[in-house]
Amino acid sequence: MHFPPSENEISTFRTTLLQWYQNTKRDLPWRRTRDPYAIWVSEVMLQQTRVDTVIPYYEAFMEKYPDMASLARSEPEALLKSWEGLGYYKRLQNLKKTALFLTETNDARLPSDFQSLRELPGIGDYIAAAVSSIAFHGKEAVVDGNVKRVLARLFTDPAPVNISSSHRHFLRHASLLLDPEQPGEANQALMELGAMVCTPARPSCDGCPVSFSCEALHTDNTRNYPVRQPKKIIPFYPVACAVIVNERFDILITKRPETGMLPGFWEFPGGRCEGKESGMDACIREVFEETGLKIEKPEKICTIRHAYTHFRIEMSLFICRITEKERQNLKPIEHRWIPHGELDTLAFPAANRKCMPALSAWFQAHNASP
DNA sequence: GAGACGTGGGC
DNA sequence: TGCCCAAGTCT
Repeated sequence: MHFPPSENEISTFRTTLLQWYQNTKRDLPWRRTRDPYAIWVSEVMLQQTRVDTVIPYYEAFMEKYPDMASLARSEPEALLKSWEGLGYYKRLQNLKKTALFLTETNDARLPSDFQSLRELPGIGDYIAAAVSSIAFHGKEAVVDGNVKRVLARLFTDPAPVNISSSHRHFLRHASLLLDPEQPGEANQALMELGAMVCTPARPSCDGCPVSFSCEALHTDNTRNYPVRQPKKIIPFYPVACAVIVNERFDILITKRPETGMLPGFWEFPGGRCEGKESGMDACIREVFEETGLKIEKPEKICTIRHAYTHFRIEMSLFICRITEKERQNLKPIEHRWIPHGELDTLAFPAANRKCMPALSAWFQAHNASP
């Protein structure tokens, strides 16, 4: 399809895509409801997150927080635990913030129009368009990663899909193709096509319902679209953390601030190695800086690698015993001493979770009761 | 507008 | 193993 497509091309495309979607769409939990709240929750979870990852979180979340009011009165620790492992935790804070605001001001209901939705915390162009079109028949086109990839191939569009300045460009194209009679279905159809057929690597063009419209396929060019701007290399940091254990084999955990990365998570104290500092030295220094405790003879029990969005780490975990006397030096920080058997009841970052097997093994080897 | 912000699956 | 990436939003 060349841009701009003719009225005929648009009409045929809409009809064909919609029919394909109605016949082949996946049976996903959030497609079994018309509840705007449920659709909103699903869209927030689906940001930058795969459908297969989201499904179990969504099911459990809707069980525990079935409506706006239950979310608004949620306990912070339980709420965070329900999101543990999903990532991008600011979106959870915004979800609750919006639930509280709407409970106060709008009888715990989402507004139905794009503009009102767009002004709420955590709701950007994509979610405002998705919720308004799917739950309220609003006529705004969604533009997500799937849609940009499909459009880039349909029109052999050179606009890089991973830079913000391309967004308005793709939005114009998506709006042109959106079927105004069934905007919610049309939006989901285009995303479903991207997710199931027009995939990033090895798209299934043989099974594509709209291959007749695809300029990239016609020019044997699908592998060259979408165009992406090369991404920058991300830094690598060695990190050391400490599992500090008392005589009863309880573990000292500290809480991260509610702002910044991994807000509100529990963690094992520690931090980055400075310069050419060894893991053990960094462990001792970081623990002292964060907690005021002087630890001795930290024993390394595992090393794991983890990739965050904008840096990677290699984390070494050290175990060390601490005397009752030294424990008096603990700074007034938010902390807990917990039995190692209770680690699963609290929210920890994935990097810490990766160390849990080695930790369990250590406790078992030392005959510690859970 | 570029960078911050997580994670796990696929290849 | 390491890199790519997935239903984005905020600053």
